[in-house]
Amino acid sequence: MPKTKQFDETEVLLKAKELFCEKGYNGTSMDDLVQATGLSRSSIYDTFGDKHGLFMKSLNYYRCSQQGDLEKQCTRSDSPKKNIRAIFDYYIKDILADRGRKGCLLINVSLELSAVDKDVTAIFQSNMEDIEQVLSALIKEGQSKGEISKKFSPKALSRHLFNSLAGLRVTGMNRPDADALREIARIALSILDE
Amino acid sequence: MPKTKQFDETEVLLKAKELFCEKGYNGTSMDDLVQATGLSRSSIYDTFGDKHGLFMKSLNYYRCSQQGDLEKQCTRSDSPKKNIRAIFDYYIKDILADRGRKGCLLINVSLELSAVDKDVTAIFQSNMEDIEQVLSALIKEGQSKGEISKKFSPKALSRHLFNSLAGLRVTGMNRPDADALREIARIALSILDE
DNA sequence: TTTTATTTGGAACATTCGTTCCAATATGTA
DNA sequence: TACATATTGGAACGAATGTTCCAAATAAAA
Repeated sequence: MPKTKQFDETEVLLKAKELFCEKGYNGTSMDDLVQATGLSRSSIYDTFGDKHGLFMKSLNYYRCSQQGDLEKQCTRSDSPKKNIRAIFDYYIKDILADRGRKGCLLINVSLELSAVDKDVTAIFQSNMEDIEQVLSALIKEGQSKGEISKKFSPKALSRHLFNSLAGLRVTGMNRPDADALREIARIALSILDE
Repeated sequence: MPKTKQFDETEVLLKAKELFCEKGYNGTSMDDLVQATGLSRSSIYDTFGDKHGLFMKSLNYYRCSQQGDLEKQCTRSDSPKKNIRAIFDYYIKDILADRGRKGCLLINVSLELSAVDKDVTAIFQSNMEDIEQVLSALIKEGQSKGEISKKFSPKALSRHLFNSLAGLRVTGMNRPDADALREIARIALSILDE
């Protein structure tokens, strides 16, 4: 009996994510969102509740797709170390492809809002832990295979690698220089050798 | 003849910096600034032009004081390597002292505005270059003294270290765990050892 | 004390903000 | 085709935004 939704919710979340990424949460107006998504205020409010609801949903969507992309890099090779390198390559590729300098939504809004929005902080933290977990598993495997140095614990190394990835976002957004980013990654990863 | 200014411009810039840091550029209203600084709209507009003018001035002020703090750490010891460690210790202390999770104004607003405000990007870039320069000089000196490995160039190492510092801000704001941050620093700095 | 230049407080401005509301529209079923 | 139901577009809301303006207050110089 009912009229069905005329739009794809996922597409809307993607558009919203791009806007929030480019202009920040407070810099993005409901009018921007209406224009970019092409649908009306009513539809947005009816579907997502309010601006913050739409924001959180697009943030969660982004987080999941990022996590998916990450895990895809873990199966590229039998070598854990090569897979870690693949993760770094993927991130750098992503940063360099971002010509509009929009950056990573998770990092952007975590810095914009961490003092005032605990929901955002919580999502960032769990995302950070997930990534560190993935890295830690790869490191543990690499250490037992003997291709990664046992000088530091998997946990410590995974934290260092996540830290480097986060740094690359910040650095890369402000200086999108392929050679510089690759060299930073090479040095950060050289810890795994020996 | 004229009535003299009734307030200290530096104090106002400091207050403004704290607000912009906590709530971001777009999240900070002129009303917030009026309340926090205690002076009137007229005085602010007369002294700084407009919101963006006040913002840029407080950003520049912050950048200079940060640069000063950094250089102070470079003279603590005769050992370049120890001075680099001092820089990292200083940064981590700063991050842990930041209970309100306000973060670093330069990083925060560079991520919030880099897609829309080229002035901010320019300041961040020159700040990044300055810091890398300081680090590079210390590394070069350390290498010639034989206390820092020559495996990587000073430029590459300085970029890696800056990248780690930037990462620490992001990581530390979301997980202000002293042990975790210190261990990340220890690993990032272990590159300098043979 | 008087003069003079400047700052100051607060009212007022037009815009934009997020949100609400309702009539009109459009769809799947009977 | 006609009914029932959910979506849709757009007007409208009050509150908050950045900014302007001017009269009143103030401090240094005469």
